[in-house]
Order: sequence, then C-alpha cells, then structure tokens
Amino acid sequence: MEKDLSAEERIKKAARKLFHQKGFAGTRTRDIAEEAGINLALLNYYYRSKEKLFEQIMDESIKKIFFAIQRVINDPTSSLTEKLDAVVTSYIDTLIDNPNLPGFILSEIQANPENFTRRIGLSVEFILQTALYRQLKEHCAANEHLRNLNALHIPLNMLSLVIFPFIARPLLTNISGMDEKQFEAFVADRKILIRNWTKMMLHI
Amino acid sequence: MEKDLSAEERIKKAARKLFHQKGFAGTRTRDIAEEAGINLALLNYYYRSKEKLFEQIMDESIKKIFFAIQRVINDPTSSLTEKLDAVVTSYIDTLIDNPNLPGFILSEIQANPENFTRRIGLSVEFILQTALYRQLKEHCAANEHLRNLNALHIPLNMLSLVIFPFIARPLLTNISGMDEKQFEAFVADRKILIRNWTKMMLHI
DNA sequence: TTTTATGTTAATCAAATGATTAAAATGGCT
DNA sequence: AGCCATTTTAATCATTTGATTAACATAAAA
Repeated sequence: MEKDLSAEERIKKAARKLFHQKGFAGTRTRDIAEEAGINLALLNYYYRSKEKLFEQIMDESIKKIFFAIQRVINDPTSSLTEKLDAVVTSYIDTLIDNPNLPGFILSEIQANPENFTRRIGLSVEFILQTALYRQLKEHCAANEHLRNLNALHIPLNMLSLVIFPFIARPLLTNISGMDEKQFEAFVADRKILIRNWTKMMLHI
Repeated sequence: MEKDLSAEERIKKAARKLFHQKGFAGTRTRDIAEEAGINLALLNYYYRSKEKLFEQIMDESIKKIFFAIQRVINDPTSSLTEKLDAVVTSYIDTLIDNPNLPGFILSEIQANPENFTRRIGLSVEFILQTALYRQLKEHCAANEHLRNLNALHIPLNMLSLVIFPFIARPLLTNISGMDEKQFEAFVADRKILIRNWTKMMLHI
C-alpha cells in the first residue's frame, strides 16, 4: 500500500495488477480495493464501474504492446536487418517490464473476440502497411527461395518467438528450474538469437 | 442440443466448449446447462460442483496437449529429424481439432500458477528426459556453432512457432482477412515450414 | 469561522450465481 | 399393473458481488 500515490492512482495500479493476472471475470472489485488499500466505494467514485475501469486498463495495455514498436517498424531510414533487430530488442524489453501483458491481452481476446476486433480493428491494419512489412515482402520477392513463402509467416514467427516464452513462463520456469533472474537472462539472450534465427529464415 | 448424447456427456461437452472459450471464472454454470440443453440441477447431480466439473475438463485438456506427442518424442528408433517432423505435424493436427486448447490452458496457468505447477508437476519433468531432448543436446554438443546454445531454446521455439498462431488466431485472422478454412491451410503449411526453420536453427 | 467542494467510509441493496431440496417423470423388473 | 432405482425438473436458498447511499472527514475558499 504505497502512500505516496493518490487513491485514484493506487486503484488503477492495483486493477492493472489483478486484471493482468486474473483477467476481467476472475477479478473482484473487492480484491482491487483491498490491493489498493482503499474502500470499495472509492473505486466506483473514481471509475464509475468495474467495466469502465477495465476499459481504461485494457486501452493502456493495448497501446503499450502495440505502439511500443510502431516507430521502429515505420522508420523509413533503417534497413530491414536493423529493423528486425530493433523490433525484437524493444519488444523483449517491454515484456520484461510487463511480463503478464501478452497473456492478459490474448486471454481477453479469446474470451471476447467480437469486442476485440472492434477495439483493435483500426490500429491493427497498420501492421501490413508498415515500412518493415513492405521491406519484408520486397525481400521475399527478390529471393528465389522465398518467392513462394507467405510473408506473413515471418512477422508471426518473430512475435511467436518473442511473446510465447512470456505466456508459457510458469511452465517454462517450472520445467527448467529457472528463477526470475535466470528467466530474464534467458529471454534477454533471445534478443540476439531471434534476430539470427529470423535472418536464417530470410536467407540473410 | 444433440439428442444422441446422454445428459452427462452433453454437460461435459458444453462445459468443455465454454471453459475453453471463457475460462473458469468467465463461465457460469447456467450457461453450461443452457448450452447442454439440460436443467441446471443436473450439472450438480452428475458432477457435484462447478469446480469438480472444471477439474475433469482441465485434466482431460492437459492430457490431450501434453500426451499427444509423448510417444513420438520417446521413440528410441527414430532419428532427430524424424522426431522434429513428427512432433510438429502431430501437434498442429491436434490443435487444428482443438484450437482453443492452448489459450485455455495458458490462461488458467496465468490465473492460477500455484495450482498448476502442482497439477502438471510430475508429468512435465519428462520433457527434459525424453529421447528427443537427449538427441537434441547431443546434437548441440557435437556442433561447434551450437555448443554455447542453451538447448532449451530449441523445443521452446518449436512450441512457440506451433502454438502461438492458435493463441493469436483472432488477431491473425482479423489482420490478414483469413477465414477459418484459410487459417487452417495457413497453419497446415507451417508443418513443413517449422520443420525446415528448426533444421536451420540446428544447422542440419 | 463558516461554507463549500472534494475525498472517504460503513452500511446496505439488488442482482447474479452456485448449490440444494423435494417432487415428479422415466424406464426397467417381477 | 405395481415397485424400485435412476434421471430430471421447478422452486428455493445462501452467498457472492457490483453498486449505491448517506453520513463523515478534510482541506481549501469566502
């Protein structure tokens, strides 16, 4: 219970933590209030309802995970290789700071797909129109080994390799016996590895 | 409402569908009853409680996703390459038939990690002791380019590349405009692709 | 100091939800 | 048919849970 934050901020912080962990349906407003160290009524005083509070958290979460890399992949000056490198690095850094973010967003998408295509909708088409994706398609078109490859596989692979370890973290650490520090080192190692694997896939 | 199944079976089928979609907390027993076309009380008559019913669904789900490949990866007669191929193929086939399975299991792990390490615990250590993993480590040890690579990255990559598209399916289909058939074809294509990418990573 | 706006709390409400009960229906068995 | 075990239902209960209310506290403004 951090006294240096305002009640409103403490509520949002607690809500983010619990929503990220347990999802919307699995989180009770009373738990948020307790985690924030405030009276339950204050939650409704500041945020009107559980839904409204959730919307705010979700919007901020989506922005964080989608827009973290937007500048990188739209930079017209950098090369394809430079972009691949920058994307992987900045994404992994974001996820190390917010390890539950991917699981949270993907769970809520699965529980409520309609809601989501609407919410993300516009801010998602941009992926196919980024400088990165254009460079990728050009590269595939120019390389005879890649000419029959659906270019979509490549960014999907990068996201898979970056994100999945965070989603499967409890399992992964349990299997391998890694602690939190070791896990962070393990995924940090993957910054370079994923860049190299991706270059292999692209025959670079 | 399939009349050819017993009430007990219809309940389990409905429960599986809803739990897989909405998770434990997001599913109401009344919804299960309605989906199954039976009276709510019947659910408790056959399964005692929502928790007990969930346990059954979860146990079966875990078995399905963990033991689908157990024979393949423990086969002492097949080569490493053959195993990689078989694992990817059988896993993707399983997931095409059960597209919500990974999202379901991973969501519940995230919401309730303690519960899970206990539940999976024993049946998970086996991964590090399989024939596949041994062959993998031997291969890495024998190859100078791979000697400094933590071998764990490789099976993790395979699982990432296989599973993640199913977890991100709503997003993926939304971005690319794929329909269900096209998505299935897309992930089916990945059977061969992932095998090849994995072989690249292993310098095979 | 009184007043007023803002922040906070305890108590309570109403709806949702998991579960139970007691009665009714169903189907085999003699 | 009559009897018995099993299955199914409607009605109800008890608890949980999101939300509201009315009172109280605090601090700034007049």
